[in-house]
Amino acid sequence: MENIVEIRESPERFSPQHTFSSGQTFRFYPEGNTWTGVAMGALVRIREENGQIVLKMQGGSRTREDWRAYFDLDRDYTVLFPDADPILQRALAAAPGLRVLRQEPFETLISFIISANNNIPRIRGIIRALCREAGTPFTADGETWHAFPSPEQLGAVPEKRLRELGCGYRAPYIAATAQLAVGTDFSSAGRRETADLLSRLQAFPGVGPKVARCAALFGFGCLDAFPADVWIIRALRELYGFEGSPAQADAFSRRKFGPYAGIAQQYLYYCMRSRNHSFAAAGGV
DNA sequence: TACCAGGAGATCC
DNA sequence: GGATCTCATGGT
Repeated sequence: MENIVEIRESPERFSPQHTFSSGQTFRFYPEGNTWTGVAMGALVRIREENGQIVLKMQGGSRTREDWRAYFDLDRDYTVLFPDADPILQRALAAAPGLRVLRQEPFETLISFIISANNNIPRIRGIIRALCREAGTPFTADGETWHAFPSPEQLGAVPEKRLRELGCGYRAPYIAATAQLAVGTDFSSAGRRETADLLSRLQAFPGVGPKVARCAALFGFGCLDAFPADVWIIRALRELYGFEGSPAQADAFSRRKFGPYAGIAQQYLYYCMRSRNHSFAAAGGV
C-alpha cells in the first residue's frame, strides 16, 4: 500500500515559489499551479487550494514528522531575528513563506559540488540526469520517478559517463566524493559544531568553503552556516558597507545576523537574485 | 560573440 | 597567507 502524507499550511508560513526559487534545491519544477519534485525517495506535489498550501507526498517511507522537518514547518520564522536591521526586515518581508529546507546530506553535498562555477538551469539538468542514470526508480501517479542516487549508486557510475551526463570537469570530484561517502555516517556528522562539520566536509574532493557551507546549511541543519558567493558579498558590501573577503563573512554575519545567519543569507540571496521590486523600491538594492 | 554561472584546486610568490 | 589561472559547458 502506497505511503501518502498530506500537509496543509498557510501561504504566509510556506511559499513554494519563494522556497524553491531561492537556489537551495534543484529538483522542484513548476507546472501550472503545482510544484512537482522528488525528495527523500518520494514524489512531492504542492499546490494552492482555497487559500491553503497543500503538500502531498507519495511513496517512500517517511512520516509526517519527517516531512515537517524537511520543510522546516515547525519553526517560527517571525522570532528568529528580534534585532533585525531595516535592510533585513525588508528582505524578510519581501519573501514571506521562504523556508530553509532540511535536505538529505549526500544530495546537498553532490548538488553543490555541481553548482561550482555553474548556472542554475544547467545544475538542475545535470542533477536530473544523474538521478535518471543511477537513482532508484519508483512509481507514483502512474509515472516513473527517480530518487537521488545513494553514495554506492553514484560511486558506481564511471567518470567518463559522468562527463557524458554534463558534469564536465567536476566529474572526478563527484566520483571521488561519492566513493568516499560510502560508509560515511552523515547523521552523526550533523550533530557536530558547525566549524567542525565544515572542516570535515571540505575534506571531500570538490568541496571548498562555499560548497561546505551550502551543504551544512541546507543538508545538516547548521542554520548559522553562511554561504558567501559573489551575490552575497555584493549584498553585504552595497547594503552594509562590508569591505572584507568571503573568508571574513562568517564573523561579520554572526555579528550582524546572529545564530540564524544562514536563514538571513537565504532571504538576502533570494531578494538580490529575484530583483524583487518591493525590495528594490524600498531602497534594498 | 563574449561573458557569466550559488567555486575549487593547483601553482605561484 | 593572498593573487592568479584553469577547469567544461549551457545560459544569457
